[in-house]
Amino acid sequence: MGQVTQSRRMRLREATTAEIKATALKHMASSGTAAISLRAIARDMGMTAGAIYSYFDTRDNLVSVLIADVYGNLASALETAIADCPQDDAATQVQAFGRAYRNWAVGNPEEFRLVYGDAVPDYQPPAGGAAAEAEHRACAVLTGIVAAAWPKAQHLYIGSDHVWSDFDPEFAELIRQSFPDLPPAAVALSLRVWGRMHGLVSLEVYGHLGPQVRDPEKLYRAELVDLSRSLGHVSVGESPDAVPA
Amino acid sequence: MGQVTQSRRMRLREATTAEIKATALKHMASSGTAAISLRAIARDMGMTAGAIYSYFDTRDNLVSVLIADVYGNLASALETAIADCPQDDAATQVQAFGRAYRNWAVGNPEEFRLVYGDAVPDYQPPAGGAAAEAEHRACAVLTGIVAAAWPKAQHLYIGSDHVWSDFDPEFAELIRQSFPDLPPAAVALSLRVWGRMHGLVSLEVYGHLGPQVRDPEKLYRAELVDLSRSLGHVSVGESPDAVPA
DNA sequence: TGTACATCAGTGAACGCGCGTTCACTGATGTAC
DNA sequence: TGTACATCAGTGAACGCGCGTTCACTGATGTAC
Repeated sequence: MGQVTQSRRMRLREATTAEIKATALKHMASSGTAAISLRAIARDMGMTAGAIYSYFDTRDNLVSVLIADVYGNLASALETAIADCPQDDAATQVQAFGRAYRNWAVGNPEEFRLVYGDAVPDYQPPAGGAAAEAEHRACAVLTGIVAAAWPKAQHLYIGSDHVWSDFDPEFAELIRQSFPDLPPAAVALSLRVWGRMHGLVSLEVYGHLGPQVRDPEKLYRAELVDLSRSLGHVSVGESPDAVPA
Repeated sequence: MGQVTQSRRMRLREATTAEIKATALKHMASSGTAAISLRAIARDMGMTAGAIYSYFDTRDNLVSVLIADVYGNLASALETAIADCPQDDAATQVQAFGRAYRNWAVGNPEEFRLVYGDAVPDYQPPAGGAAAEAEHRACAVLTGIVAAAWPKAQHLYIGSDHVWSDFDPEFAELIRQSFPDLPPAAVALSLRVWGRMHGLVSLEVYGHLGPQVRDPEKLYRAELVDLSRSLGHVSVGESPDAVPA
Protein backbone atom coordinates (compact mmCIF):
# COMPACT_ATOMS: atom_id res chain seq x y z
CA MET A 1 0.00 0.00 0.00
CA GLY A 2 1.09 3.50 -0.71
CA GLN A 3 3.12 1.80 -3.38
CA VAL A 4 1.33 1.78 -6.70
CA THR A 5 0.29 -1.77 -7.49
CA GLN A 6 2.45 -2.89 -10.36
CA SER A 7 1.16 -4.84 -13.25
CA ARG A 8 1.98 -8.50 -13.47
CA ARG A 9 4.32 -7.70 -16.32
CA MET A 10 6.22 -5.17 -14.21
CA ARG A 11 6.64 -7.56 -11.32
CA LEU A 12 7.88 -10.32 -13.58
CA ARG A 13 10.25 -7.92 -15.23
CA GLU A 14 11.80 -6.91 -11.96
CA ALA A 15 12.04 -10.49 -10.75
CA THR A 16 13.77 -11.57 -13.95
CA THR A 17 16.15 -8.62 -13.85
CA ALA A 18 17.11 -9.57 -10.30
CA GLU A 19 17.54 -13.19 -11.29
CA ILE A 20 19.85 -12.28 -14.14
CA LYS A 21 22.05 -10.26 -11.81
CA ALA A 22 22.04 -12.96 -9.14
CA THR A 23 22.95 -15.61 -11.69
CA ALA A 24 25.79 -13.49 -13.01
CA LEU A 25 27.24 -13.15 -9.51
CA LYS A 26 26.79 -16.85 -8.90
CA HIS A 27 28.76 -17.69 -12.01
CA MET A 28 31.56 -15.40 -10.94
CA ALA A 29 32.05 -17.56 -7.88
CA SER A 30 33.32 -20.45 -9.94
CA SER A 31 35.46 -18.79 -12.60
CA GLY A 32 36.04 -15.15 -11.79
CA THR A 33 34.86 -12.04 -13.51
CA ALA A 34 35.42 -13.54 -16.93
CA ALA A 35 32.54 -15.92 -16.27
CA ILE A 36 29.89 -13.26 -16.70
CA SER A 37 28.57 -14.66 -19.97
CA LEU A 38 25.13 -13.81 -21.30
CA ARG A 39 24.77 -17.22 -22.85
CA ALA A 40 25.72 -19.03 -19.65
CA ILE A 41 23.35 -16.90 -17.59
CA ALA A 42 20.49 -17.50 -20.00
CA ARG A 43 21.21 -21.23 -20.09
CA ASP A 44 21.18 -21.38 -16.32
CA MET A 45 17.84 -19.60 -16.23
CA GLY A 46 16.26 -21.76 -18.91
CA MET A 47 16.10 -18.89 -21.38
CA THR A 48 17.53 -18.05 -24.73
CA ALA A 49 20.59 -15.82 -24.90
CA GLY A 50 18.74 -13.25 -26.97
CA ALA A 51 16.15 -12.79 -24.23
CA ILE A 52 18.68 -11.05 -22.01
CA TYR A 53 18.56 -8.15 -24.44
CA SER A 54 15.06 -7.34 -23.22
CA TYR A 55 16.71 -6.43 -19.91
CA PHE A 56 20.16 -5.17 -20.72
CA ASP A 57 21.30 -3.44 -23.90
CA THR A 58 24.62 -5.13 -23.84
CA ARG A 59 26.93 -7.26 -21.76
CA ASP A 60 28.86 -4.20 -20.64
CA ASN A 61 25.62 -2.65 -19.50
CA LEU A 62 24.90 -5.66 -17.29
CA VAL A 63 28.37 -5.45 -15.80
CA SER A 64 27.96 -1.73 -15.09
CA VAL A 65 24.66 -2.28 -13.31
CA LEU A 66 26.17 -5.17 -11.40
CA ILE A 67 29.10 -3.12 -10.18
CA ALA A 68 26.93 -0.18 -9.18
CA ASP A 69 24.54 -2.50 -7.32
CA VAL A 70 27.29 -4.29 -5.50
CA TYR A 71 29.11 -1.14 -4.53
CA GLY A 72 25.84 0.29 -3.25
CA ASN A 73 25.29 -2.79 -1.12
CA LEU A 74 28.73 -2.45 0.42
CA ALA A 75 28.19 1.24 1.16
CA SER A 76 24.83 0.47 2.78
CA ALA A 77 26.33 -2.28 4.90
CA LEU A 78 29.01 0.08 6.15
CA GLU A 79 26.56 2.88 6.86
CA THR A 80 24.27 0.52 8.76
CA ALA A 81 27.16 -0.85 10.79
CA ILE A 82 28.11 2.47 12.32
CA ALA A 83 24.60 3.87 12.56
CA ASP A 84 24.09 2.20 15.94
CA CYS A 85 27.47 3.14 17.40
CA PRO A 86 27.83 5.79 20.09
CA GLN A 87 28.44 9.08 18.32
CA ASP A 88 31.65 10.04 20.09
CA ASP A 89 33.37 6.68 20.35
CA ALA A 90 35.70 6.47 17.38
CA ALA A 91 37.30 3.23 18.57
CA THR A 92 33.97 1.42 18.61
CA GLN A 93 33.04 2.94 15.28
CA VAL A 94 36.23 1.95 13.53
CA GLN A 95 35.87 -1.58 14.83
CA ALA A 96 32.25 -1.76 13.72
CA PHE A 97 33.28 -0.46 10.32
CA GLY A 98 36.14 -2.91 10.11
CA ARG A 99 33.99 -5.84 11.09
CA ALA A 100 31.33 -4.83 8.58
CA TYR A 101 33.96 -4.54 5.86
CA ARG A 102 35.27 -8.03 6.46
CA ASN A 103 31.85 -9.60 7.04
CA TRP A 104 30.63 -8.23 3.76
CA ALA A 105 33.73 -9.34 1.90
CA VAL A 106 33.76 -12.84 3.34
CA GLY A 107 30.01 -13.19 2.95
CA ASN A 108 30.01 -11.91 -0.62
CA PRO A 109 33.37 -12.86 -2.08
CA GLU A 110 32.25 -12.61 -5.70
CA GLU A 111 30.98 -9.11 -5.10
CA PHE A 112 34.21 -8.16 -3.36
CA ARG A 113 36.24 -9.43 -6.29
CA LEU A 114 34.04 -7.60 -8.75
CA VAL A 115 34.66 -4.29 -7.02
CA TYR A 116 38.21 -4.65 -5.76
CA GLY A 117 39.72 -7.28 -8.02
CA ASP A 118 40.59 -7.61 -11.63
CA ALA A 119 38.50 -5.70 -14.10
CA VAL A 120 36.04 -7.69 -16.16
CA PRO A 121 37.82 -8.49 -19.43
CA ASP A 122 37.18 -5.95 -22.18
CA TYR A 123 34.90 -3.94 -19.93
CA GLN A 124 35.25 -0.17 -19.89
CA PRO A 125 33.46 1.55 -17.00
CA PRO A 126 31.27 4.50 -17.93
CA ALA A 127 32.67 7.77 -16.58
CA GLY A 128 31.00 9.17 -13.48
CA GLY A 129 28.50 6.40 -13.06
CA ALA A 130 26.71 5.10 -10.00
CA ALA A 131 29.83 3.20 -9.02
CA ALA A 132 31.71 6.43 -8.37
CA GLU A 133 28.85 7.66 -6.20
CA ALA A 134 28.82 4.50 -4.09
CA GLU A 135 32.59 4.67 -3.70
CA HIS A 136 32.16 8.19 -2.40
CA ARG A 137 29.52 7.04 0.09
CA ALA A 138 31.77 4.31 1.49
CA CYS A 139 34.71 6.67 1.67
CA ALA A 140 32.64 9.32 3.47
CA VAL A 141 31.71 6.89 6.23
CA LEU A 142 35.31 6.10 7.04
CA THR A 143 36.42 9.72 6.76
CA GLY A 144 33.65 10.64 9.17
CA ILE A 145 34.97 8.21 11.76
CA VAL A 146 38.52 9.47 11.41
CA ALA A 147 37.30 13.06 11.54
CA ALA A 148 35.58 12.35 14.86
CA ALA A 149 38.71 10.70 16.21
CA TRP A 150 41.10 13.33 14.93
CA PRO A 151 41.11 15.73 17.91
CA LYS A 152 42.28 12.91 20.17
CA ALA A 153 44.41 11.09 17.63
CA GLN A 154 46.34 13.86 15.92
CA HIS A 155 49.16 13.92 18.45
CA LEU A 156 50.10 10.45 17.16
CA TYR A 157 50.59 11.83 13.68
CA ILE A 158 52.69 14.92 14.32
CA GLY A 159 55.38 13.65 12.01
CA SER A 160 52.93 13.31 9.16
CA ASP A 161 53.46 16.20 6.79
CA HIS A 162 50.72 15.65 4.29
CA VAL A 163 49.42 18.63 2.37
CA TRP A 164 46.32 19.17 0.24
CA SER A 165 48.33 18.97 -2.95
CA ASP A 166 48.99 15.31 -2.14
CA PHE A 167 45.47 14.76 -3.39
CA ASP A 168 43.52 15.42 -6.52
CA PRO A 169 42.03 18.94 -6.25
CA GLU A 170 38.52 17.72 -7.01
CA PHE A 171 38.80 15.01 -4.37
CA ALA A 172 40.18 17.48 -1.82
CA GLU A 173 37.34 19.89 -2.51
CA LEU A 174 34.77 17.13 -2.04
CA ILE A 175 36.20 16.30 1.36
CA ARG A 176 36.41 19.89 2.50
CA GLN A 177 32.74 20.30 1.71
CA SER A 178 31.82 17.54 4.14
CA PHE A 179 34.58 18.11 6.69
CA PRO A 180 35.70 21.74 6.54
CA ASP A 181 38.15 21.56 9.45
CA LEU A 182 39.85 18.29 8.57
CA PRO A 183 43.56 18.61 7.75
CA PRO A 184 45.14 16.61 4.90
CA ALA A 185 46.99 14.44 7.41
CA ALA A 186 43.63 13.13 8.62
CA VAL A 187 42.60 12.28 5.08
CA ALA A 188 45.83 10.37 4.65
CA LEU A 189 45.18 8.57 7.91
CA SER A 190 41.71 7.64 6.75
CA LEU A 191 43.12 6.09 3.58
CA ARG A 192 45.73 4.21 5.59
CA VAL A 193 43.06 2.86 7.90
CA TRP A 194 41.19 1.62 4.85
CA GLY A 195 44.38 0.03 3.59
CA ARG A 196 44.93 -1.78 6.87
CA MET A 197 41.48 -3.31 6.74
CA HIS A 198 41.77 -4.12 3.09
CA GLY A 199 45.05 -5.98 3.42
CA LEU A 200 44.04 -8.95 5.55
CA VAL A 201 40.55 -9.03 4.06
CA SER A 202 41.75 -9.27 0.48
CA LEU A 203 44.43 -11.82 1.37
CA GLU A 204 41.68 -13.90 2.97
CA VAL A 205 39.16 -13.53 0.16
CA TYR A 206 41.76 -14.43 -2.44
CA GLY A 207 42.75 -17.51 -0.47
CA HIS A 208 46.23 -16.52 0.62
CA LEU A 209 45.64 -17.03 4.33
CA GLY A 210 43.89 -20.38 4.17
CA PRO A 211 44.46 -23.17 4.77
CA GLN A 212 47.52 -22.16 6.84
CA VAL A 213 45.49 -19.84 9.05
CA ARG A 214 42.62 -21.62 10.74
CA ASP A 215 40.84 -18.53 12.02
CA PRO A 216 41.45 -15.47 9.86
CA GLU A 217 38.84 -13.58 11.82
CA LYS A 218 40.92 -13.79 14.98
CA LEU A 219 43.90 -12.34 13.16
CA TYR A 220 41.72 -9.59 11.79
CA ARG A 221 40.20 -8.77 15.16
CA ALA A 222 43.68 -8.34 16.62
CA GLU A 223 44.49 -5.97 13.79
CA LEU A 224 41.31 -3.97 14.42
CA VAL A 225 42.10 -3.59 18.10
CA ASP A 226 45.54 -2.36 17.17
CA LEU A 227 43.96 -0.02 14.67
CA SER A 228 41.54 1.52 17.14
CA ARG A 229 44.45 1.94 19.53
CA SER A 230 46.23 3.96 16.88
CA LEU A 231 43.18 6.21 16.68
CA GLY A 232 44.03 7.20 20.23
CA HIS A 233 41.58 5.26 22.26
CA VAL A 234 40.91 1.75 23.48
CA SER A 235 37.77 0.74 25.36
CA VAL A 236 38.17 -0.80 28.78
CA GLY A 237 38.50 -4.57 28.73
CA GLU A 238 39.01 -4.65 25.00
CA SER A 239 40.97 -7.58 23.70
CA PRO A 240 41.02 -9.43 20.40
CA ASP A 241 38.41 -11.83 21.72
CA ALA A 242 36.11 -9.35 23.40
CA VAL A 243 34.48 -8.44 20.10
CA PRO A 244 31.59 -10.74 19.19
CA ALA A 245 31.59 -12.44 15.85
CA MET B 1 83.00 -20.67 -19.34
CA GLY B 2 82.43 -23.44 -16.87
CA GLN B 3 78.99 -23.43 -18.36
CA VAL B 4 78.62 -25.97 -21.14
CA THR B 5 78.30 -24.20 -24.45
CA GLN B 6 74.78 -24.78 -25.60
CA SER B 7 73.87 -25.59 -29.12
CA ARG B 8 72.27 -22.99 -31.27
CA ARG B 9 69.03 -24.92 -31.00
CA MET B 10 69.15 -24.87 -27.22
CA ARG B 11 69.78 -21.15 -27.09
CA LEU B 12 66.96 -20.43 -29.48
CA ARG B 13 64.68 -22.66 -27.51
CA GLU B 14 65.36 -20.82 -24.29
CA ALA B 15 64.99 -17.44 -25.93
CA THR B 16 61.65 -18.43 -27.44
CA THR B 17 60.42 -19.88 -24.16
CA ALA B 18 61.28 -16.61 -22.43
CA GLU B 19 59.57 -14.62 -25.16
CA ILE B 20 56.39 -16.64 -24.84
CA LYS B 21 56.28 -15.99 -21.11
CA ALA B 22 57.07 -12.29 -21.52
CA THR B 23 54.38 -11.92 -24.16
CA ALA B 24 51.85 -13.65 -21.95
CA LEU B 25 52.57 -11.22 -19.13
CA LYS B 26 52.41 -8.29 -21.52
CA HIS B 27 48.96 -9.32 -22.68
CA MET B 28 47.75 -9.58 -19.10
CA ALA B 29 48.46 -5.88 -18.71
CA SER B 30 45.65 -4.94 -21.06
CA SER B 31 42.90 -7.38 -20.20
CA GLY B 32 43.69 -9.26 -17.03
CA THR B 33 44.47 -12.88 -16.44
CA ALA B 34 41.87 -14.00 -18.97
CA ALA B 35 44.04 -12.54 -21.74
CA ILE B 36 46.59 -15.32 -21.56
CA SER B 37 45.66 -16.83 -24.92
CA LEU B 38 47.97 -19.14 -26.84
CA ARG B 39 46.66 -17.84 -30.14
CA ALA B 40 47.15 -14.21 -29.17
CA ILE B 41 50.65 -14.87 -27.90
CA ALA B 42 51.59 -16.72 -31.08
CA ARG B 43 50.08 -13.98 -33.25
CA ASP B 44 52.05 -11.36 -31.38
CA MET B 45 55.25 -13.32 -31.89
CA GLY B 46 54.62 -13.96 -35.58
CA MET B 47 54.14 -17.67 -35.02
CA THR B 48 51.41 -20.17 -35.48
CA ALA B 49 49.33 -21.17 -32.46
CA GLY B 50 50.34 -24.79 -32.80
CA ALA B 51 54.01 -23.89 -32.43
CA ILE B 52 53.51 -23.04 -28.76
CA TYR B 53 53.00 -26.74 -28.16
CA SER B 54 56.69 -27.32 -28.81
CA TYR B 55 57.30 -25.36 -25.59
CA PHE B 56 54.32 -25.99 -23.35
CA ASP B 57 52.11 -29.06 -23.26
CA THR B 58 49.03 -27.07 -22.61
CA ARG B 59 47.73 -23.64 -21.73
CA ASP B 60 47.44 -24.59 -18.08
CA ASN B 61 51.05 -25.68 -18.15
CA LEU B 62 52.12 -22.25 -19.39
CA VAL B 63 50.10 -20.59 -16.65
CA SER B 64 51.67 -22.84 -14.00
CA VAL B 65 55.17 -22.02 -15.17
CA LEU B 66 54.29 -18.36 -15.32
CA ILE B 67 52.99 -18.29 -11.77
CA ALA B 68 55.97 -20.21 -10.42
CA ASP B 69 58.37 -17.89 -12.26
CA VAL B 70 56.68 -14.76 -11.06
CA TYR B 71 56.43 -15.90 -7.48
CA GLY B 72 60.08 -16.82 -7.56
CA ASN B 73 60.95 -13.34 -8.83
CA LEU B 74 59.05 -11.76 -5.99
CA ALA B 75 60.72 -13.99 -3.42
CA SER B 76 64.14 -13.14 -4.85
CA ALA B 77 63.39 -9.43 -4.80
CA LEU B 78 62.41 -9.63 -1.16
CA GLU B 79 65.44 -11.71 -0.21
CA THR B 80 67.76 -9.30 -1.99
CA ALA B 81 66.16 -6.32 -0.33
CA ILE B 82 66.97 -7.39 3.19
CA ALA B 83 70.28 -9.06 2.39
CA ASP B 84 72.09 -5.72 2.77
CA CYS B 85 70.33 -4.62 5.95
CA PRO B 86 72.06 -4.63 9.32
CA GLN B 87 71.37 -7.99 10.90
CA ASP B 88 69.93 -6.74 14.18
CA ASP B 89 67.89 -3.79 12.98
CA ALA B 90 64.36 -5.08 12.51
CA ALA B 91 62.94 -1.64 11.82
CA THR B 92 65.25 -1.10 8.87
CA GLN B 93 64.62 -4.62 7.65
CA VAL B 94 60.85 -4.34 7.75
CA GLN B 95 61.02 -1.07 5.89
CA ALA B 96 63.33 -2.53 3.28
CA PHE B 97 61.00 -5.49 2.92
CA GLY B 98 57.98 -3.23 2.66
CA ARG B 99 59.58 -1.00 0.08
CA ALA B 100 60.66 -4.01 -1.96
CA TYR B 101 57.14 -5.43 -1.80
CA ARG B 102 55.57 -2.25 -3.14
CA ASN B 103 58.31 -1.56 -5.69
CA TRP B 104 57.90 -5.01 -7.13
CA ALA B 105 54.12 -4.75 -7.22
CA VAL B 106 54.05 -1.30 -8.78
CA GLY B 107 56.83 -2.18 -11.20
CA ASN B 108 55.25 -5.48 -12.21
CA PRO B 109 51.50 -5.00 -11.83
CA GLU B 110 50.56 -7.88 -14.15
CA GLU B 111 52.73 -10.23 -12.16
CA PHE B 112 51.24 -8.99 -8.92
CA ARG B 113 47.73 -9.58 -10.22
CA LEU B 114 48.66 -13.02 -11.43
CA VAL B 115 49.84 -14.05 -7.99
CA TYR B 116 47.50 -12.12 -5.70
CA GLY B 117 44.47 -11.43 -7.84
CA ASP B 118 41.74 -13.42 -9.49
CA ALA B 119 42.63 -16.88 -10.61
CA VAL B 120 43.10 -17.45 -14.31
CA PRO B 121 39.71 -18.66 -15.62
CA ASP B 122 39.39 -22.45 -15.70
CA TYR B 123 42.90 -22.90 -14.37
CA GLN B 124 43.50 -25.43 -11.62
CA PRO B 125 46.89 -25.12 -9.91
CA PRO B 126 48.86 -28.35 -9.57
CA ALA B 127 49.19 -29.42 -5.94
CA GLY B 128 52.52 -28.72 -4.24
CA GLY B 129 54.18 -27.06 -7.20
CA ALA B 130 56.95 -24.51 -7.42
CA ALA B 131 54.45 -21.79 -6.54
CA ALA B 132 54.00 -23.19 -3.06
CA GLU B 133 57.75 -23.28 -2.60
CA ALA B 134 58.17 -19.64 -3.63
CA GLU B 135 55.35 -18.63 -1.32
CA HIS B 136 57.21 -20.34 1.47
CA ARG B 137 60.41 -18.49 0.62
CA ALA B 138 58.69 -15.09 0.72
CA CYS B 139 56.94 -15.97 3.93
CA ALA B 140 60.17 -17.10 5.56
CA VAL B 141 61.84 -13.76 4.89
CA LEU B 142 59.14 -11.83 6.68
CA THR B 143 58.92 -14.29 9.53
CA GLY B 144 62.67 -13.99 9.96
CA ILE B 145 62.39 -10.24 10.37
CA VAL B 146 59.60 -10.52 12.90
CA ALA B 147 61.50 -13.24 14.74
CA ALA B 148 64.48 -10.93 15.09
CA ALA B 149 62.26 -8.12 16.34
CA TRP B 150 60.23 -10.28 18.69
CA PRO B 151 62.37 -9.96 21.85
CA LYS B 152 61.96 -6.19 21.75
CA ALA B 153 58.45 -6.11 20.34
CA GLN B 154 56.64 -8.76 22.32
CA HIS B 155 55.66 -6.45 25.16
CA LEU B 156 53.42 -4.64 22.68
CA TYR B 157 51.50 -7.85 22.04
CA ILE B 158 50.86 -9.11 25.55
CA GLY B 159 47.13 -9.13 24.93
CA SER B 160 47.54 -11.37 21.91
CA ASP B 161 46.54 -14.88 22.90
CA HIS B 162 47.31 -16.80 19.77
CA VAL B 163 48.04 -20.49 20.08
CA TRP B 164 49.57 -23.01 17.70
CA SER B 165 46.19 -24.53 16.98
CA ASP B 166 45.23 -21.26 15.28
CA PHE B 167 47.32 -22.53 12.41
CA ASP B 168 47.42 -25.55 10.19
CA PRO B 169 49.60 -28.19 11.90
CA GLU B 170 51.77 -28.66 8.84
CA PHE B 171 52.32 -24.92 8.56
CA ALA B 172 53.09 -24.64 12.27
CA GLU B 173 55.62 -27.45 12.02
CA LEU B 174 57.33 -25.80 9.06
CA ILE B 175 57.77 -22.61 11.04
CA ARG B 176 59.03 -24.34 14.15
CA GLN B 177 61.70 -26.01 12.08
CA SER B 178 63.10 -22.65 11.01
CA PHE B 179 62.34 -20.70 14.17
CA PRO B 180 62.19 -23.11 17.14
CA ASP B 181 61.68 -20.44 19.80
CA LEU B 182 59.07 -18.32 18.04
CA PRO B 183 55.69 -18.23 19.79
CA PRO B 184 52.42 -18.35 17.81
CA ALA B 185 51.74 -14.71 18.63
CA ALA B 186 54.81 -13.76 16.59
CA VAL B 187 53.58 -15.78 13.64
CA ALA B 188 50.26 -13.97 13.85
CA LEU B 189 52.11 -10.67 13.98
CA SER B 190 54.11 -11.61 10.92
CA LEU B 191 50.92 -12.30 8.98
CA ARG B 192 49.42 -9.03 10.14
CA VAL B 193 52.52 -7.15 9.02
CA TRP B 194 52.14 -8.77 5.63
CA GLY B 195 48.51 -7.73 5.59
CA ARG B 196 49.36 -4.13 6.36
CA MET B 197 51.75 -3.95 3.45
CA HIS B 198 49.40 -5.77 1.15
CA GLY B 199 46.46 -3.46 1.80
CA LEU B 200 47.73 -0.17 0.40
CA VAL B 201 49.76 -1.93 -2.28
CA SER B 202 46.84 -3.88 -3.67
CA LEU B 203 44.53 -0.85 -3.50
CA GLU B 204 47.14 1.05 -5.51
CA VAL B 205 47.80 -1.68 -8.06
CA TYR B 206 44.09 -2.18 -8.65
CA GLY B 207 43.59 1.54 -9.16
CA HIS B 208 41.57 2.37 -6.08
CA LEU B 209 43.89 5.08 -4.81
CA GLY B 210 44.43 6.94 -8.06
CA PRO B 211 43.64 9.44 -9.30
CA GLN B 212 42.48 10.81 -5.95
CA VAL B 213 45.85 10.19 -4.31
CA ARG B 214 48.69 11.89 -6.14
CA ASP B 215 51.52 10.18 -4.33
CA PRO B 216 50.59 6.71 -3.10
CA GLU B 217 54.19 6.08 -2.16
CA LYS B 218 54.12 8.84 0.43
CA LEU B 219 51.07 7.27 2.02
CA TYR B 220 52.76 3.92 2.00
CA ARG B 221 55.96 5.25 3.50
CA ALA B 222 54.00 6.73 6.39
CA GLU B 223 52.40 3.34 6.94
CA LEU B 224 55.78 1.63 6.93
CA VAL B 225 57.18 3.99 9.51
CA ASP B 226 54.18 3.31 11.69
CA LEU B 227 54.71 -0.38 11.12
CA SER B 228 58.34 -0.38 12.14
CA ARG B 229 57.32 1.60 15.21
CA SER B 230 54.94 -1.20 16.14
CA LEU B 231 57.85 -3.60 15.95
CA GLY B 232 59.27 -1.72 18.88
CA HIS B 233 61.93 0.43 17.36
CA VAL B 234 62.33 3.57 15.27
CA SER B 235 65.61 4.76 13.89
CA VAL B 236 66.84 8.19 14.83
CA GLY B 237 65.67 10.92 12.48
CA GLU B 238 63.22 8.63 10.78
CA SER B 239 60.26 10.30 9.18
CA PRO B 240 58.00 9.40 6.27
CA ASP B 241 60.24 11.36 3.95
CA ALA B 242 63.59 10.19 5.22
CA VAL B 243 63.38 6.99 3.24
CA PRO B 244 64.75 7.31 -0.28
CA ALA B 245 62.58 6.27 -3.19
C1' DT C 1 85.26 -32.19 -45.44
C1' DG C 2 81.26 -34.73 -47.17
C1' DT C 3 77.37 -37.70 -46.93
C1' DA C 4 73.22 -40.04 -44.65
C1' DC C 5 70.24 -39.96 -41.14
C1' DA C 6 67.74 -38.14 -36.87
C1' DT C 7 65.77 -34.46 -34.49
C1' DC C 8 62.43 -31.13 -33.84
C1' DA C 9 60.67 -26.05 -34.29
C1' DG C 10 57.35 -24.33 -36.92
C1' DT C 11 53.39 -24.47 -40.71
C1' DG C 12 48.75 -24.42 -42.14
C1' DA C 13 44.53 -26.49 -42.19
C1' DA C 14 41.05 -28.47 -39.62
C1' DC C 15 38.02 -29.84 -35.45
C1' DG C 16 34.39 -28.50 -32.21
C1' DC C 17 33.31 -25.11 -28.97
C1' DG C 18 31.20 -20.95 -26.60
C1' DC C 19 30.85 -16.27 -27.15
C1' DG C 20 27.98 -11.46 -28.07
C1' DT C 21 24.75 -9.82 -30.95
C1' DT C 22 20.89 -9.44 -34.54
C1' DC C 23 16.46 -10.45 -36.39
C1' DA C 24 12.00 -11.97 -37.97
C1' DC C 25 8.67 -14.41 -35.40
C1' DT C 26 5.06 -15.93 -31.79
C1' DG C 27 2.03 -15.62 -28.22
C1' DA C 28 0.70 -14.15 -23.79
C1' DT C 29 -0.35 -9.86 -21.26
C1' DG C 30 -2.30 -5.31 -21.05
C1' DT C 31 -5.30 -1.44 -22.80
C1' DA C 32 -9.07 1.20 -25.14
C1' DC C 33 -13.47 1.26 -26.44
C1' DT D 1 -18.29 -8.34 -20.41
C1' DG D 2 -16.44 -8.69 -25.09
C1' DT D 3 -13.78 -7.38 -28.97
C1' DA D 4 -9.70 -5.16 -31.49
C1' DC D 5 -5.41 -3.56 -31.13
C1' DA D 6 -0.74 -2.59 -28.94
C1' DT D 7 2.98 -4.04 -26.24
C1' DC D 8 6.82 -6.72 -25.42
C1' DA D 9 9.21 -11.01 -23.17
C1' DG D 10 10.96 -14.75 -25.16
C1' DT D 11 12.16 -18.09 -29.30
C1' DG D 12 15.24 -20.15 -32.45
C1' DA D 13 18.18 -19.70 -36.09
C1' DA D 14 21.90 -17.35 -37.90
C1' DC D 15 26.26 -14.28 -38.22
C1' DG D 16 31.24 -13.88 -37.52
C1' DC D 17 34.62 -14.37 -34.12
C1' DG D 18 38.56 -16.24 -31.20
C1' DC D 19 39.62 -19.95 -28.57
C1' DG D 20 42.59 -24.66 -27.33
C1' DT D 21 44.11 -28.47 -29.43
C1' DT D 22 45.47 -32.04 -33.09
C1' DC D 23 47.90 -33.61 -37.07
C1' DA D 24 50.38 -34.61 -41.24
C1' DC D 25 53.92 -31.94 -43.28
C1' DT D 26 58.41 -29.29 -44.29
C1' DG D 27 62.84 -27.82 -43.78
C1' DA D 28 66.57 -26.19 -41.14
C1' DT D 29 69.75 -27.75 -37.47
C1' DG D 30 72.53 -31.27 -35.34
C1' DT D 31 75.02 -35.87 -35.25
C1' DA D 32 77.57 -40.15 -36.71
C1' DC D 33 80.56 -42.00 -39.67
